[in-house]
Amino acid sequence: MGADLPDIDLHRSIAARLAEHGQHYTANRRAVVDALARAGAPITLPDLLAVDESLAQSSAYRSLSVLIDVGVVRRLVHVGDHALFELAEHLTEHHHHLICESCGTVVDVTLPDRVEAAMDRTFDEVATALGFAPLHHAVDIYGTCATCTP
Amino acid sequence: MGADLPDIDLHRSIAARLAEHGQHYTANRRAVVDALARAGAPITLPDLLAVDESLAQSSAYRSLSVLIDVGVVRRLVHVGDHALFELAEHLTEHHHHLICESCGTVVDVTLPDRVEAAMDRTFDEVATALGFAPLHHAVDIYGTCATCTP
DNA sequence: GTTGGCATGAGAGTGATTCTCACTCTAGCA
DNA sequence: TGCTAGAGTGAGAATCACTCTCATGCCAAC
Repeated sequence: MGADLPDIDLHRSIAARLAEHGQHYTANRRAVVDALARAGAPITLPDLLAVDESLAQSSAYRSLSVLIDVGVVRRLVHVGDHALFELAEHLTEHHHHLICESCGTVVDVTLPDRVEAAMDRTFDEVATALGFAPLHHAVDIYGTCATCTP
Repeated sequence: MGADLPDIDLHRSIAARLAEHGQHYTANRRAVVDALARAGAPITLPDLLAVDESLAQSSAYRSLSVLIDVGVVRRLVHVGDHALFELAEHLTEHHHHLICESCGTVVDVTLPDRVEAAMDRTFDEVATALGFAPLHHAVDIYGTCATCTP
């Protein structure tokens, strides 16, 4: 995914979201979004800078933090010393992560609706029983990817 | 949990695990394990040092890294600037995490066996389809805890 | 063209974590 | 008991991902 997305809609939707929060969709923020969309999977900040060499580190971090604040980007902190960044789910689709314990690669994966619904019901029950108001969930499946399996 | 555990077994099991890897179960490592067991939930390093004030920061970090290497301790990096540490599942029981997005509190939660089995089956299918050999999974349920809900 | 306000980016600063190194402890041996 | 080798310890220095600062750039509205 990523390259095949209706990019116009993507950018329009993000611009609207930023506007709601009194923020502008500047060239720098757009470049960050473009890089994330082009990657099509969670990537680190060094990777992001490699995808678009015109980005400055400090500005990339700042743009990401603005985009995270308005809910356009999600920050993952599973593994390794760098955080991973990806576009938020409302811009892509609800998905989870397959993480290679050997090389750290992260791949998106979607589960059948039936399973998601069942999980949601269960999570609601157990969370409520413990006094939590559940909002969303994340599933990480750890294993070994194809290239790391001998 | 924690205080009610059969501590003797816990320590014997950890000593054995360390021995397998050519490591000793030293007083410092035991103190770290004790602090984690006493906490009964994932805690940060500063919390660990607060639980047992005789621990030195650098030694605590090193002991944790040894314990993580041999699979006795697990490191979580959900939220905030400090990592969270907890005893590995084979010493406690298979569980997941309920995370308060407001205050960062993390609480253990177990799911019904039926649900775990169903998830395992699904995860196996989708992971295998993408060339992954799945080993284990983690579910994080994000929401608001009782004290943060108005 | 000027003014005000936000965005940018280079570099300094911050802080969690890791590394270094001198010291201590322990096991094994005679 | 004394000796030695090796591993463990802890105080402080070093590292490095990330954030903050501040001088400059850009743009919209008069």
